[in-house]
Order: sequence, then C-alpha cells, then structure tokens
Amino acid sequence: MTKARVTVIDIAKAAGVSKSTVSLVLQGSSLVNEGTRSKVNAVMRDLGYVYNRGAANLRQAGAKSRIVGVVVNDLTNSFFAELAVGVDMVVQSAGFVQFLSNTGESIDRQREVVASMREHGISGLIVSPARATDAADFKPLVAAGIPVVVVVRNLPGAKVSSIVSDNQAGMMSAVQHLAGLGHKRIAFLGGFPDTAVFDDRLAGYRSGVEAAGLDYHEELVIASAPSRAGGVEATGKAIALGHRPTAAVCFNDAVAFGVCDGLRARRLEPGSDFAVVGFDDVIEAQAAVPALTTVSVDPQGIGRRGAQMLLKQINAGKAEAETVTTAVRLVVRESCGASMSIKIKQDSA
Amino acid sequence: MTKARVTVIDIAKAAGVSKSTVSLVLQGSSLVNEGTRSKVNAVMRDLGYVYNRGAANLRQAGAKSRIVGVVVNDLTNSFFAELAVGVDMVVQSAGFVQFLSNTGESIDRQREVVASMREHGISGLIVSPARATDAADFKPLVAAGIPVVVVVRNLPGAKVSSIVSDNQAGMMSAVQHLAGLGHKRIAFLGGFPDTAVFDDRLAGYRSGVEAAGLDYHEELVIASAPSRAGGVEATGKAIALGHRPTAAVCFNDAVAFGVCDGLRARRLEPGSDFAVVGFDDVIEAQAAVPALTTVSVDPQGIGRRGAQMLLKQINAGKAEAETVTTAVRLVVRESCGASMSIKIKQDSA
DNA sequence: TGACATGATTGGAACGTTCCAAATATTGAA
DNA sequence: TTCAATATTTGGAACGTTCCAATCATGTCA
Repeated sequence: MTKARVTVIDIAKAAGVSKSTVSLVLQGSSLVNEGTRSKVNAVMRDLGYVYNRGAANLRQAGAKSRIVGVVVNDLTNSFFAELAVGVDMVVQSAGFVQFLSNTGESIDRQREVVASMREHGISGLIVSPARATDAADFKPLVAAGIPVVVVVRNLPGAKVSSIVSDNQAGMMSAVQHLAGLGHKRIAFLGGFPDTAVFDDRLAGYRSGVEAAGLDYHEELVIASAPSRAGGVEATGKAIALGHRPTAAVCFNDAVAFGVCDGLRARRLEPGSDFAVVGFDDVIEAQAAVPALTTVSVDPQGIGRRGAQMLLKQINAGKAEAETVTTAVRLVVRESCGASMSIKIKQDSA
Repeated sequence: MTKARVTVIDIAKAAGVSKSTVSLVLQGSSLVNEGTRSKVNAVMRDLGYVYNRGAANLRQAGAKSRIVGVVVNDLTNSFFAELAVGVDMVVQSAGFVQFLSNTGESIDRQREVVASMREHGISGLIVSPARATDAADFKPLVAAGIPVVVVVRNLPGAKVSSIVSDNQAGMMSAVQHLAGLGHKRIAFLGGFPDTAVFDDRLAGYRSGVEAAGLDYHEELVIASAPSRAGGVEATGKAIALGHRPTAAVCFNDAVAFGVCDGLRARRLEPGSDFAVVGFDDVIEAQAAVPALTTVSVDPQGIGRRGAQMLLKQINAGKAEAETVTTAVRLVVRESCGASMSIKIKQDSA
C-alpha cells in the first residue's frame, strides 16, 4: 500500500518542527520542550513510524548497534539452548537483540557466521567455540574494538574474557562423594583428551582420588566421544578390565546416560550394581531413570553472566580480558546409589 | 590501533579506481574487468576491509537486509530448540543471519522483540506465537511487506503463511494403534482447551475413537497444563474415574512423562499396567524408561521448511499466504505396551 | 575515416539518521 | 527597556554504501 516508509522528515513536516527536533525526542533528550515532545510522539504514533536503526547506526560511526552475536557449538544440546536463553534474557531487557547461530562444531561455519555478524555490525560477541578453534580466530574482532566473551570452553592464549565452570572442583567433589560411599575403584569415563575441558576435569578427578587416599590408576581413565554412544563404548572397556571399577565419574551427562545403557546391556543396574555420576545437569538428568547424580553447572546462569559481562564491556567501551570460573555443585540423585535407602523409605510413607 | 574503519573509498584510493568500481566488484558484477576485480580484491584483503551491510541496506531502501527474525515461545523446550536449528541451517546457507528471541509465552515480550527486530530491518519473520497472541499483531508487518511465517501454532484469521503438523491425523493414528492392542477405554489427557492445537488433537482423538468403533465419552478427556506437572494431575483424575481407562493419548510428550510419573506414584507401571502415548517425539522420548511411544513431528524439519518458505517469499517480493500441514508418524516404542514381548525376546538373544 | 556499438569506469545524488555550530525564543534582572 | 543568560530549535554536513546517467576507451563495420 503505502510504498514509501515514513521517515523522521515526514514526522517533522507533520508536526511542524525540524528533523533535528524529532531526532532529539527520539533519543529522549532533555533539551526538548515537553509540549513539542508529546506532539511529536503523537504524530509518530499516527503515522506508524518505525525507527531505522541501520541509518542511526551508520551515523554513529560503528558504535552502538545494539546487537550482540551469540554462537554456540551445538544448539540441539539442551545445555546450550539453556545458555542461549540466559543470554537472551539479559540482552533483551537491556534493549539489545541477539544474533544466534549454531555451528554444529564446524569451524568453517563458525568462521562464516562470525564474519557475517561482523558485517552486520554486532557490538559484542558471546561464543562457545567449536572444537579445535584457533585462539587467533577472534583476534581481528578484538582489534576492531569488539568485545568477545568466550563461554563454557576456554581458549587458552586468546586475549578475551571467558566464563567457564569450575570443572576441577566439580569433578573432585564427585569423586569424593563416591569414595565416601565406600567405592575404591572409580573410573573416569568419556571425553576427548585434546580439549581444555577434558584436562580440567581429569585433573579434578585425580585430585579427588588422591584426596580420598586412593591410588591413581591410569587404566581407569578411558576416553571416548563425549556422547551417549561414547559412553556405552567406554563402559565396555571398563567392564573388561581385570580389576573392575565399581563406580564411574563421567565426562558429561550424555556419556553418563550412555554408561547406564551399557551397564543395562550387561545386566548391571546403574545405581545399585554400579554407581555413575555425570557432569552438567542437563534437563533430562532429573527425569531419567534412575535420576542422574551429576554436577550441576547452571548453563542459564552462565549465559546470563556472560551477557552481563559483555554488556559491561560494551558500555565501558574498553574490553579488558577478565576471566571468571563459576561455582558448581554436586546434586545427589539416584544413579550413584547414595539415596537408595532413603528413596525406598519415602515411597512406603 | 587503526581507529578509523576502512571503507570502500579507502579501497578505491589504494587500488587506483573509483568507489563505484569497488562497489561493483563487491556485488560481483560482470561489468568489471577481470584484472581490476582481482586487484581490488587483493587490496581489500590487505587492508582488512569489512563490508558495512548497514550502509548498503540503507541505500537499498529497506529491501534486502539478509536478516530473518525468529521468535519462539519456549526455547528451553528442546522441541523449539530443534526448530531453531532447522531454521538456522537453511537461513545460514542462504547467506542470511537470524535474530533469535525467546518470549517464554509472554505476549509483551513478543511484542517488544518483534518491534525491535523490525527496527533492525528484518526481511522476514518466523514465529511460533506465544499463547493468546492476537492474530492482528502481525498485521503491520505484512502491511509493510515483510513476509511472516507462523509455525507450530496457527493463528486463525491472520493472513500469513503457516506450517503446522497434522495434529488430527497424528492423534487419530495413536488412538487406532491403542485400540488395535485391545484397549476399549482410552483417555485424552492434558492441554489447555482454548488453543487451536488442542482442538485439532482432540478432534483427531474423537475420529480415532469412532473409527475404531468405540464410543466417545466426555469424561475421558481431561484437560490440564501441557506440562509434566499437568500430566500427573490429569492422571489422578483419570484413575479416580468410576470406570477406569486402561490407556491414554497425551496432549504432548511433557504431559506423557507426567502421566508416567503419576502412574508410578500409584504403583502402576506405564507400558505394562497402563498404556501411554505422547505427541511431539522430543529428544528425551526415546531415552526415557520406558521409551515413549509418541507421534513424531520432526521440529527440525518444520524449521527447515518454514525457513525455505520464508526465503521464497522474501525473494519473490510478494508474500501470498500459503499454509501447509506436515505429515507426522507414530513411532511405537515401549510405553504403549506393544513391544513388550518383542523386547524381551531381543534381550535374551 | 567516421559512426556506432560495446566494454569499463566514474562522479554525484540519494538512503535515514545524528551531530555540530549557530540561530532563535524566552526569561530574569538591572 | 535592554542585556545577558538560559531554554529550545534548526539547517547543513557527515556516515558508507548503491544507483543512475554520463564519460571514456576500445574495437567493428561500412
């Protein structure tokens, strides 16, 4: 219908003021008279004016586009979906809008979407990098003064802010919990050994083992893909061991689920015959049977926190790399065997 | 460092051509000589030029921003996360980028994010509307020539394209499957009665009941919140009925999981003592115990399809409302009791 | 050789906003 | 009434791109 979009000049004409004045009320300047302000606002409503952020952004010399980019490595994983929701929350209420892209662990896709986002003039970026991302990949961004916050997986060597969960402490407490239940041979199952997260969690495992006064045995750490399938695979190897473990801490919840599957396939019941604990506390963890004992990392909280950090840097105009590790806590459910007796009691009550 | 961003003029100067020529190579025009093209490209690489889509978009009169907006009502639900991934896939490979926002069923948030997206000049919108969204809410968008595709929940009365799954056929086949297993009293559990989706699924239930030669009993349809909690609530009411049902089709998978919980709380085992089938086939469905028999709707496929439809309309420049319903299929797992014998056989093999 | 088509290139003039410096209106005090 | 101070308003000139019409080389044909 009305082919031409209505512009600030149309408003000015209709309200009998100059475009500069209209611009002023747009930015909520205190310079404009209350009367004119309301008149202009009324006219804007009447004509159905929509602000053209692109044009504004052009003049404001690449400063404030009010767009943040978010790129995650696997959105189908509810962990990252939650993370995105957390980011969206704070970003939205700060009047920003988010570009969200999924890389599916593809480093090429990641490069593409980051480039695309940059062309669109994002004022900041939150990224959970795909595996094997080069720390230098974000160099151009920060050189251009665009703050970057890396979450979940850290990028050693990159001069950017990051938020990771306390992988070490989390794994340590998991091991100590199992040791407290009387387990002497506790395996570490799953995960790719070439990642920083793996190293951290393994280190935590080792500290836990030592803190519990047990010996660290190399054969008890069995790597695999960090997926359900990887979990069952690792289980097979663990069970085949001469001196079998009686419990396992897993690289993440997906692996833990796989371990449960693998156990059942061998007529072992997770929780009673073999204790398993996961890491992440994904949504499915508490609904599973048996409910998964796991280390809760609150991805939504990480998302919120990351967004806050990013917004702070955007507003400050200066991005000095800051790195925080967020606390985690062990949530004890059924798969570790700890609450068996309690649960039975509750049921019969 | 280099404070000023490098522009097309800088490139022109450095390459010894005019800005118009640079612009031409930017758009891959066939008008420019092969020699100049490669020289210009080289210079762009050297100076680290980044295209300013905002500026381009400004000149191109609101035409092609290469941004599509995606708003979903609940991103924490993996159904919608999958949907978003589907959209992202096709949108990304078409060289677009997506604004993704989560409304969490808040109609105010929805209004805000849509307005914000509009200010940013999206060239199209895919939306799974929050509950109680007014069909007129998207009127201004389509009036401005911005194509809108509604997915999952349709918006009767709105003149926009939509993609919904075949709720009726899906529910009907679920009921017929249960009837085929010998069930005579089949309940319909969960969901809010004031939604279009509920109506469709209920209609499918009714057709299924009648097609199986059973009677339709009003007391067997029990509404509730479409959530896990709603499921247990509905289960309570169903069990309390004078003449108990022996099976239930549920509004969605969340309700179905709740029904399983409710059953167990009453010492009934889902699958053997009472058959339950869900709707959606969320990721957790196959991992659950018992694995959930459910109607699979392939959210990622809906996302891809919706994105394709939207892109088509964007490219056509003309948005004529088109509505497609996607096929669904019943996937039989354990919770309906059908595969019990088979499963046992497999295990002992 | 001139006329003409074709191939490459190029200066402005937009696009819709914000910013600056300057102009104008209003007010209070002398 | 006049002046200065303050409160409001206002024309350009940007911002980085694309588009249009126009220019400038070439090569071709009669």
